[in-house]
Amino acid sequence: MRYEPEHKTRTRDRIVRNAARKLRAEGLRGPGVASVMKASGLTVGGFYKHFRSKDELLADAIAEGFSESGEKIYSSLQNVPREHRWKELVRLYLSPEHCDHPDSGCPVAALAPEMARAKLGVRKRISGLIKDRAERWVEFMPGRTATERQQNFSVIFSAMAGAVSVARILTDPADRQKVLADMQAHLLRTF
Amino acid sequence: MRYEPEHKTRTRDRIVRNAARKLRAEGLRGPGVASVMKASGLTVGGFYKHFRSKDELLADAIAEGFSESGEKIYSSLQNVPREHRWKELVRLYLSPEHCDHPDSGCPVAALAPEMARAKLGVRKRISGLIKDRAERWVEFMPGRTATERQQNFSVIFSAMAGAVSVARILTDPADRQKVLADMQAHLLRTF
DNA sequence: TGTACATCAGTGAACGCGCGTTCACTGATGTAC
DNA sequence: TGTACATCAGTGAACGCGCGTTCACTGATGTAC
Repeated sequence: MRYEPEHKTRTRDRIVRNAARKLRAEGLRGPGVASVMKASGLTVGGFYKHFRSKDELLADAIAEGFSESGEKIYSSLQNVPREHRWKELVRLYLSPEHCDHPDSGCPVAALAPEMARAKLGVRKRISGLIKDRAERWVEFMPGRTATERQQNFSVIFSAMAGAVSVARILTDPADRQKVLADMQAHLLRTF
Repeated sequence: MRYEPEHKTRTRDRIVRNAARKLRAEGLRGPGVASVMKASGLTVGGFYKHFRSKDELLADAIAEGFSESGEKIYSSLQNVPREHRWKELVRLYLSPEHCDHPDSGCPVAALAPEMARAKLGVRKRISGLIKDRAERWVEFMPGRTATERQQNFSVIFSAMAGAVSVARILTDPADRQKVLADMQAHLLRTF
């Protein structure tokens, strides 16, 4: 079988997208190469035609997770007036929907401590992705100066990631909800 | 060899303490049974004389992590006047020392997303531990009413855990420091 | 008092299993002559 | 136009390895008679 010129790229993208979901659902050490390939309708053997190592997939899949979840939120904010965008961002990030679906949500909320333990190369790339996210979102953060907006992004982003991470541990749905609601109320009140 | 009556309990405790450290350093899936036993000066085979399964060790080690790190912070607050304790707590939790030493720090900051993915039994136990921690610390949280102090604990705790988790990902020490400092300034200012 | 046996924390080899990675192969299509 | 060969995404079996768990054994001490 010979394929169209873009065939290989599309297959690779499909593998990366499946890995991005599985990683956030099952953790950085969760899905094996075989399971990702199977989810993509392929068999293990073909993996190394697309990636040099599992680490290469990991890094690409994390990047994909950032861009997917970022795009999703970003597009939801398009209809919101600029000065209210950060509030809508807070509501979306701290929603029960986000909390209940880690596999399509923020990679930091789903993987932060595992990212911190990743190999230096992977970690450096993730650091870059977080900085990109910061640069992209500062513009509609609250604050009078650029420095203030940048600080507020740092605070709001890590506070939200923490709240979602903690909420996801709790087994009682009412407790989960409360952690999210308390953080939302706090952020909307203090900025 | 026959041992004193408390010998077995002491050995078990030693294994749990070593696991508690290794877990926070390497993740819930990090250290194997053999490595924990070796760190305790024992060999693999003896493990099941102390634990029914690795999950039992996991649950006990996480509980140990909570009590160790809780005790450490709690004792540091004894000399601080009651109304300033929450501020000192914030400074300690968001210190570079805590950020740089996950293995002796807060289990939530070190393991939150992995805890969320643990088996239901383990997760339930962790939920209980988080609630215990909340009950123990509300008393010196800021706030006029008990409800307010309880909400403030929820916000402050998850915000701090998020900041430390995010900071630990970043490779540039200056960036790490900034995330911690920004969160500290925010919390001390707004409560 | 002396001997035979029970106890039990700890040993170390072995088990089946899933992992990341390698490799000889397939088979449909493009290219050379 | 027809034949021989090259290409290359994908296959599936095999590799060595570390994992959690099991098990027959050890050996110092306590107990029974």
